[in-house]
Amino acid sequence: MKTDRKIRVRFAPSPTGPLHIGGVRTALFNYLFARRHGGDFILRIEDTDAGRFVPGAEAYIVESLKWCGISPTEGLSPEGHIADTADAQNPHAPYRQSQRKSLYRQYAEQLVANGYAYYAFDTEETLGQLRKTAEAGGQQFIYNYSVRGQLQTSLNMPADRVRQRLQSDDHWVIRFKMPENRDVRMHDLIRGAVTVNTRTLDDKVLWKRIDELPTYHLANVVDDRLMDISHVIRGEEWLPSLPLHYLLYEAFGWSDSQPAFAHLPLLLKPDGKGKLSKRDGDRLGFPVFPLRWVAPGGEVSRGYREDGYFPQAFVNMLALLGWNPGTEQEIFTMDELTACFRLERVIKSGARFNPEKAKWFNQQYLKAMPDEALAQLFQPVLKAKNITASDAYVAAVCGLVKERAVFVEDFWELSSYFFTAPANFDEKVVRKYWKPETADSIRQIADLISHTVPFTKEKLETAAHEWILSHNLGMGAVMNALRLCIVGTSKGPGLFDIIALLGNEKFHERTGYALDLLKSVK
RNA sequence: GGUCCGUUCAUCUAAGGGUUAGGAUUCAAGAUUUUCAUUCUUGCCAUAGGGGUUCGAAUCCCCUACGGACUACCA
Repeated sequence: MKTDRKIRVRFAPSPTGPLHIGGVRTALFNYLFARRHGGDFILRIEDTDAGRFVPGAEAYIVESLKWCGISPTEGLSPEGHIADTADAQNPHAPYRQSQRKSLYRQYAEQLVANGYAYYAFDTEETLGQLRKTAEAGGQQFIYNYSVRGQLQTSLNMPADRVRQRLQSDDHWVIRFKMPENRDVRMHDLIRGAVTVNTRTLDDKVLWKRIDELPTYHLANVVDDRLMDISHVIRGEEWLPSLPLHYLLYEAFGWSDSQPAFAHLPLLLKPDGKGKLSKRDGDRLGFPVFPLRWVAPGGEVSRGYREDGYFPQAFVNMLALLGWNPGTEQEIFTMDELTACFRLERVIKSGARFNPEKAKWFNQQYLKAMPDEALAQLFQPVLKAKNITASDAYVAAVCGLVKERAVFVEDFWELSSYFFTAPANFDEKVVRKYWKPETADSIRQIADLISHTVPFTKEKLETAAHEWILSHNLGMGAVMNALRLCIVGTSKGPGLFDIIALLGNEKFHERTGYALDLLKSVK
């Protein structure tokens, strides 16, 4: 392989449903690799299976990448749709394989002409039957050198008969003629040398007459060649078909420009066995999709975006699943990820997905976010509750409670008392801190606080502390009781932060109300 | 079943023949604080098993076990 080749990678999902987080990670690694090497990152839609096409899936893929900040350099029109007309930005359009349909047949037939592939006329019923009888006998049916001689193929038919069948029949396919016994030596950027003998491989279908569409293998190799892809970075599930792809490049005579391959480890279930699936999310209560997805049948799957994750946190979490920079840094911006991403540092083994760590990442990002930015996110929540407050006030509230939150959605529960006075008081706290003599102390200290000028945190704090000390009262007892009056419970930020922000008037109202309500408590 | 890939604390991972096997998450304890949280400190916890090679192995080789992927006219 030439070393001076321009780096060009592609993310090539199939629009058969919502992109799941494993797919997002594959896209991310491709994107990081391309950016790090100043290369191109191409988005290509592999919709060669008309039967599995799901409406909306393509738009979902595009929107997911956009949300994550993973932007293709090629394959999207300026309006953000899959590019279907060529221009300077998208010279290889269209990028949807269904629209490249007419391209593939000639390549498949070239292979037939050169003896690397052949026409097969077996019906699906025949094959199903063959498979069934083989399995009944405890054998695995495998369509390769061992059976192709007995089947209806162009390999064992006179040429004019083949021509006739090609004309009259519209159910034939073109199959790759897998060599009988050859060690295919391959190289994977993550796993190193891999060798497979072709004996165990089958004669894969490359092209189908019925819908005139290629299968994945042909379309993939042809398009990667036509789009001048330098590195194929994809999931580990593709490793078993790597020998076929090597052989295909060889058969086309393209070995010299064959891309390098890297197979990424899979994402596994948080518990139990197997790879991460949609069901795990439902069962364990976390999203497996970046965005909310409503299936055509109406079934709803939750998404990271709708669950309140920041895209940066989500991407950061994903990046560290199966890769690490070798340092102890864990929080990365996209630019930092780009700067230190190395394919060689991708882990070989599957990574169990940990929803707890995902939350931790979000918390880190939330804590680091400026109060003003958080206020902008919190304001809509307040508006929905018919609460009007200034940006400055909301920002101050966010600043006080953000260390306790994982999501913006947590803010209301943590800070409601900044906006509405507590109507009732936490009984456990009342029992613990409201003693017969408490009301008297509260009345006095509330009076002192109300008359403190200026009404700032520092001033209030020193005044209150001095008063408590000089009256020989327990700091905990008075403070917690006072907090109870203002907040309604015993949790929250520094009490004088709260009081100062609330202001004298509200402070006065709340202590008055509390003293009135709690006067009967003994 | 067959083929291929993999295996370090519960989880994500570091240590490319020489370290008391390091960090992070979770969990537990303590300190701080008026409370909760944060923060800080500490603790618990791992090289799957067995053989080699070597002065020396988590690291190289072999076997076993376990896990995963693939085994469609799906991708």
